[in-house]
Amino acid sequence: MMNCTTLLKEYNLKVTPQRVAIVEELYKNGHMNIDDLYKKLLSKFPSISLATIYKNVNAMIEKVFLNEVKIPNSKSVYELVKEEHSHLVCSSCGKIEDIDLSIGSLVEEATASKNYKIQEASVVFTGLCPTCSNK
Amino acid sequence: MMNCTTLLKEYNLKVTPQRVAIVEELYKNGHMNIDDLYKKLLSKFPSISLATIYKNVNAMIEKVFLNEVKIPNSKSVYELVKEEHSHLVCSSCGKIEDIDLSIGSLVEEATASKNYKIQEASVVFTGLCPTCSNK
DNA sequence: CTGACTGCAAACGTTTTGCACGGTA
DNA sequence: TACCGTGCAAAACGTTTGCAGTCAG
Repeated sequence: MMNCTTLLKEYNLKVTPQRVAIVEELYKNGHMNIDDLYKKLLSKFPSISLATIYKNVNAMIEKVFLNEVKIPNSKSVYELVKEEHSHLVCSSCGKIEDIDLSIGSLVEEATASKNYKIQEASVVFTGLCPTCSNK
Repeated sequence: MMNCTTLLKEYNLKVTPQRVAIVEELYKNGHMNIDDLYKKLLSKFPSISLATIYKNVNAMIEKVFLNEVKIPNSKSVYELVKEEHSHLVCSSCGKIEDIDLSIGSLVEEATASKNYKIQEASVVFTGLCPTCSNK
C-alpha cells in the first residue's frame, strides 16, 4: 500500500480521510469515473456527498495530481498522474488499461508535417480485450 | 460547394434546410462544437432551436455520417466522417486540424503487447500551432 | 397523405455553488 | 486559531424529451 498522506502533502493538498480514500481507490483501480469513485467512497463514508467528490477531483486536477482521460463513447475517467502513456479500452466490457507505446515518431511526424510544437498526446485505442474476444 | 442534399440522402437522412446548413458549416469549418453550430445556424434561421441542433447531430452520428471527437480540456467537436485520421489542437488559439499519421505500427504494438483486437483509434495531439508559437 | 422534422417548453442528469459546521495544520 | 474541507441544498448547465404544428417525400 502506498503512502497517500505523504503524496497529498507533496501536492499541497490538505490531508482528509476522504481525499486519502480517493487516492487509494485510484491507486488500486487505475481508472475510475466520478460514479465509480462515489459508490466506492459511499461504503467508507455513508454520508459523503457527490459534491465532495467533484471538489476533490477538481482540486487534484488543478494541482496536476490527477489527470482526466476522455474516452470515446463513454464517461471520462480519472487517474493519478504518472509518466506519459496511452490507453486501451475494451469496447465490450469497458475495462481500461494503460499501455506504453512509442509515440515519439508520431510526434516527430506531426511536428514535421504541420509545424506544431507538440505538448501533449492523447492516444486511446478501443478494441476487444483478450477475454472478450474469446467469447 | 459540395452537394449536401445528395450526401444527406445517401445516409438516409431527410433533407431539411437546417440539416443542409449543418453539413455545409461542418464542411466549411471542419470541426465545430454544438455552440459553434448553433451560433452559425442562428444567423440563417433566427428561430432555430438548440434542440434541433442536438437532434440532428445525434441523428447524423447514429447514421455514421458525423463523428464526435473528444478533445482534452475542451468541448467535443463534430466532423463529417471520412478516412481515419488524427487531430492536432492548438492549446493557445483552439484551432483544430486533421493530420494523417501512420498509426499502423502503434496498433500492431498494442496488439502484440496486450492482445487486444483494436477497432478504433483516437489520437489527439495538443500543442502550439505555427502562428501561436511565433508570438 | 403520412411520417418525420422543427421549435418551444419542460424535464432530466450532471456539475457547481453557497453556506453552516467541523476538522486540519 | 484561522483556514480549508465537508455535506447539504439549491442553482446552474448541458442535453433530452414530449408535444403541437409544419414540411419533405
